[in-house]
Amino acid sequence: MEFDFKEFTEKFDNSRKKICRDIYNENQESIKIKNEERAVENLDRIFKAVFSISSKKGFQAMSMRDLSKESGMSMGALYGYFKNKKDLLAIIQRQGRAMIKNVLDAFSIISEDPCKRLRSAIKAHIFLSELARPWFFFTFMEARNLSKAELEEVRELEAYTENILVEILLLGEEKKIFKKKNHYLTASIIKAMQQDWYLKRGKYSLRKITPDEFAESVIEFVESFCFESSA
Amino acid sequence: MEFDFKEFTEKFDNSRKKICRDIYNENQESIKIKNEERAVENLDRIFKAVFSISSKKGFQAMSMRDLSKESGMSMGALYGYFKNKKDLLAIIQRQGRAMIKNVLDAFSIISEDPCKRLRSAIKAHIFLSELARPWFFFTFMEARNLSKAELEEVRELEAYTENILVEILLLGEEKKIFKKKNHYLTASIIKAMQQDWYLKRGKYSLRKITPDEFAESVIEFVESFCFESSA
DNA sequence: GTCTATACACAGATAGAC
DNA sequence: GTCTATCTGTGTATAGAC
Repeated sequence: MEFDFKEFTEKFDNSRKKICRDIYNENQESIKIKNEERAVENLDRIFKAVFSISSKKGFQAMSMRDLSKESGMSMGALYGYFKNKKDLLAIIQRQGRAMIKNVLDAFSIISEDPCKRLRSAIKAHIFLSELARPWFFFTFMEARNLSKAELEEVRELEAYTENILVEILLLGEEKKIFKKKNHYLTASIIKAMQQDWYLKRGKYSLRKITPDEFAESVIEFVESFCFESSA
Repeated sequence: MEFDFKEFTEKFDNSRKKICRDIYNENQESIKIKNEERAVENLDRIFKAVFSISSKKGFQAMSMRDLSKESGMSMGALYGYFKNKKDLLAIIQRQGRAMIKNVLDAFSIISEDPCKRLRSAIKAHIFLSELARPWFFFTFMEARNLSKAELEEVRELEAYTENILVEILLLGEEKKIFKKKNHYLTASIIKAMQQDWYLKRGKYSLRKITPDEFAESVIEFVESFCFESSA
C-alpha cells in the first residue's frame, strides 16, 4: 500500500478541472453564467490568475484591475463569476477545504498498522500540498482576511487533520509500538514540518529536494522520536 | 550555562525601548523630530500600534488613518517620523534584524559541547521569538511587501541562523556524538518547528504550553533524531 | 511638533452598449 | 457574456494654521 509522489500525482492530477466544476455547481446563486463549459474554463483562468498575483503581493493587495489584466477578462466579465471580492475569496477557500478533506480521508484508512498509517498520513499531506501548493499557501497567508465564520472553518480543518495524526499516535501507543508522549504536541510538530514544505517551497527547490525525499526525512524524524527504542 | 525563559526575559526585557533609541539614532535623515526623548517615546507608540493593527489585518491593509487612530497621533504628526509607508516598513525590518542577530550571536558561543550549544541555540531562538513575537510574525507575513534589497537581507539572516545550527550539527558529527545526516535538512526542520511557535502562538496558548515546555519538546525531538543510539 | 483640511490617485463595483 | 465608461469611497501624502 506504499505510494510515492508519482503515483499520488497520477491519482489526483485531474483534480484541478474537477474542482472548477464543483465550484461552478455549488455556487450557482452567485455565478451568472449559464453555459457550464465556458464557466468552468473561465473559473480556471480566474483562479490561476488569483493564485499567481496573490502569491506575489497577497490577495488583498491584488486589485480587480490586476486580476482583469492577468486573467485576460474585463472587470465586468469577472463580476459574472462572483458577487464581490470577498465572495471570490470565500469560494476559493471553501472548495479547497473540501478537496483537502476528501484526499486526506482517503489516505488515512489504508492500514491497521500504526506505522504504515503514520507514514501514509504524513506523505499524503506533503504530496497534496505539493500538488495544490498555491491553495495551501494562499489559505495560510490570507487567513487574516477571512470572515469569522470562514476562519472557524479553517480552524476546524486544522484540528481535524491534527486529530488524524493524534489518533494514529494513540493507536501506536496502545499497541506498545510508540512511546507514551504528549501526542498533541507531537502532532503539532509534524504539522509544522509539513507546513514548511509549502511555505518555504523556494528554499527546498533551490536545494533540489524532492517531495519524496522531504517526506522521508519528516517520517524518519518522527519515527526516531516516537518508536520504542527496540525498533 | 543553562537558562530558562525567565532568565532570558530578564536579560532582554529592556530591549524594546533600546530598539526605539537605536532606530532614532540610525534614521536621523528621515526623522524630522529633534527632541530625542519625545521621539523615542513616540516611536514606541507608533511601532506598538503598527504591530497591533498589522497582526490583525496585515501591514499593507493597515491604512495611515488606522495607524493615526490606534497610535493617538495625527496623520501629519506620523509623517514626522518616517518618509512614507514603505519607509516605515523598512525601518522596522532593519532594526529587528539587527536585534535578532545580536541576541542569537550572544547565545551561540556559550559552550564547546555541541549538545549544550544545540540546546542553547534552539532555546534562544524560541525565547527571543516569544519576547519579540510581533516582530517575527510581522517579518514573516510581510515578506512579500518588502523591496528586493530588503528581501535579500531577510534571506541572508535566515541562512545565517540556519548556518548556526548546521555548524553545531557538523561539530557534533565530527565528535561522533551526532549521527551523520543531511544537516541542512535537519536545520530546516528545526527552524520549521521554531517558526511554528510564533506563527501559531494562539494554538499553543490555548493548550497552555509554556515557552520552556515547547523548547524542551523541540530539543527532545531533535536529540532523538541526532544522537548516536548509545546516548 | 502637532493639528485640520485637502489634493489627487486608485480601489471596488455597476450601468448600459454591443 | 463581455466590453467600456463611470460612480463613489478610501488610500497616501502634504500644506498651512497654531
